[in-house]
Amino acid sequence: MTTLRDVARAAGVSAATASRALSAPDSVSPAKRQRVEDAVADLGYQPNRSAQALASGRHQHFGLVLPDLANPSFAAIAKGVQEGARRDGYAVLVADTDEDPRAERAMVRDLQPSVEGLILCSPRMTDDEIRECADSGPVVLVNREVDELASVTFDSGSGVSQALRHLRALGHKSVAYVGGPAASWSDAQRRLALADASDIEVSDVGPHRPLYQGGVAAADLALATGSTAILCYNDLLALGVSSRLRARGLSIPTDVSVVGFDDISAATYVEPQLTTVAIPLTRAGQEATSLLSQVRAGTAEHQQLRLPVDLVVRDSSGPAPIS
Amino acid sequence: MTTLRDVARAAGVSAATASRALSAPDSVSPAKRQRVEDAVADLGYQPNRSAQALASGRHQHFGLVLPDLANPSFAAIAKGVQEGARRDGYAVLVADTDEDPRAERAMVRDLQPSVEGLILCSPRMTDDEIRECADSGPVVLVNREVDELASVTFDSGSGVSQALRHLRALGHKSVAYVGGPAASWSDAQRRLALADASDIEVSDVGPHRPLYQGGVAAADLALATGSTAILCYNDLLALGVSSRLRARGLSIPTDVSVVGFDDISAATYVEPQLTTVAIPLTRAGQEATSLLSQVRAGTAEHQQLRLPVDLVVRDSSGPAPIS
DNA sequence: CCAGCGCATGAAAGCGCATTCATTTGTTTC
DNA sequence: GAAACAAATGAATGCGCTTTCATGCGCTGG
Repeated sequence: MTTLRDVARAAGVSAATASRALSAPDSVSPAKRQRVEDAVADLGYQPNRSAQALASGRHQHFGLVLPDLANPSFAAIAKGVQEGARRDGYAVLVADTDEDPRAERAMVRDLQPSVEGLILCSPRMTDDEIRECADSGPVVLVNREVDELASVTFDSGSGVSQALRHLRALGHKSVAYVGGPAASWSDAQRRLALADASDIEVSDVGPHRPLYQGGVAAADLALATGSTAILCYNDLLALGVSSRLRARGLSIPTDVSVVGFDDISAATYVEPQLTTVAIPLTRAGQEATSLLSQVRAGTAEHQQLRLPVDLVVRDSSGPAPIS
Repeated sequence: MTTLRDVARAAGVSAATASRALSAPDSVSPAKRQRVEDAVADLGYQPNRSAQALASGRHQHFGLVLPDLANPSFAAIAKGVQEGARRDGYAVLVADTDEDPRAERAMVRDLQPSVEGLILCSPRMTDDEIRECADSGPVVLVNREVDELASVTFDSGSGVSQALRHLRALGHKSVAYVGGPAASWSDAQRRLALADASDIEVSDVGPHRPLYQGGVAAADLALATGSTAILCYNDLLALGVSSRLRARGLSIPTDVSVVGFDDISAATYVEPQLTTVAIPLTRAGQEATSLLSQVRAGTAEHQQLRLPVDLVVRDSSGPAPIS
């Protein structure tokens, strides 16, 4: 293993100069800088990250904690984080909690000492737990707001009202809401927005795992409310709902309209294609990394970014049936 | 920040003993071990990973390089790697190459110095490049074989022949193969197996990006071959093919049978549900981490694990149309 | 009863790098 | 032309930990 000393010796300079030539090129004379660069190339020198980290206190690692990598929504966010981090010269440590709040807390604890900052994606922890996490290192939240903490969220309120206005315009007078995980902040946000709805009756079908199977299970409950439209916490649920409804012989959107949230790619694979509130998942991941950099730098301590969302009308929503 | 010295002082022992109490408890007297543990708890001591890594040469990090996190097949593998690594006490650095072989090589180079081992998932690099990577650190391949290197793969041959036998039994005499990325090893494997098929005619529709849109594009080509069945490199392609075919007014499986590979969850979201060769993706991720541990330990230097696959018959395959 | 052994322990030596500090060299100003 | 200053450099220090190495201790066995 070749070390910086080897490089320095080969270049005929001190280790200090070699170090500077690599990390702050402008502070070294062009001639020596060149010699160092040549030596690096010759010897195939690779800096030892651990040593860099120890000496400088920076290891160029971000941590990302999310509930489920196999969930396309989170995968999209992870991809964005990935891209953003790479752009800023960071590597990303990923931890999948499997939707378990306890595992979440543990993983944060594990990860925190070995990263410069943490991105908590849709954390299921309590606000207090999250504040604890934020006390022991820079933290950015995605899809969750806790006061005083930096976060990237989506304008759920607007999403809900866009969806509702759309359904209302189609003549629907009642809508069932198929909720997501009980511990989900964004689910709470959506419920809040739903409570504001005045010109349409809303029935709540309760919390569900944000997965296809959850939707299959929720469909019958939603139908039993007598609503002519079903709004779902996310697309996976909406897909499950649609599927079950069709299996029961109903036609979508003729008998029932279904609207999802997220706009994952599977929303267009299915028949009928899903009307859904599109959420800039990947962008959120990117924004989260920039925010994290800023939080580390001390600027933008508790900036709360709220990204816009847009209803994408496809084939799963249509005029209310004439009753 | 509390250091090991602080702990040692609080416990009334030397730093060496404190270190041993934590990393090799059996080599320390029970009394002192207890004092150290108490001190750790009291002070909320968190070891500095960088320092541990530098001193010991082990940083407890694995690297995972894959083509696309947003692709559910890779996400499933990532999830498995995640689980396996966690079980072994490792954290995972994830890098998404966006299907770009050049980025892949660069990311490997970046990652390698800061991890104890690398898992290369479906690498698009050449064999020689992969061998280079393996020269500079422990490497395990997933979904790719390179001689002498440890790998976890799937029995594509069996998968293809199961699919073919199934189609043959349904009376199909010709099948079109919609291929995956040109640089994909598993695609090559499937082609090899297809070449062996004697009792059914195979037309090759060429390489495609392993995504839904690729399938949409490939559908017309596949249909033009006059085949009554279409076998796809993966489910995403199969989904795209189905969708396009149905849009063109064909009925699946009445007019054409479609079979995929992987068994991602979306395969069951769609109508008709996809017949596909199920591949133990998540398990492969887990196996890869254990293999990596073994490679590091020197045992199982170049073990090549080949996981079994199983045809899952659903609704997208049926009897050949009577012509 | 003492040589000899093993075990628990502490002192100390780095791991490879970044960074501070003092020094030298080259440049500017009056 | 000398004084004052800036830029470039190297020696040395230490980041927090693991790991030899040497020491002292309580044992066992002859």
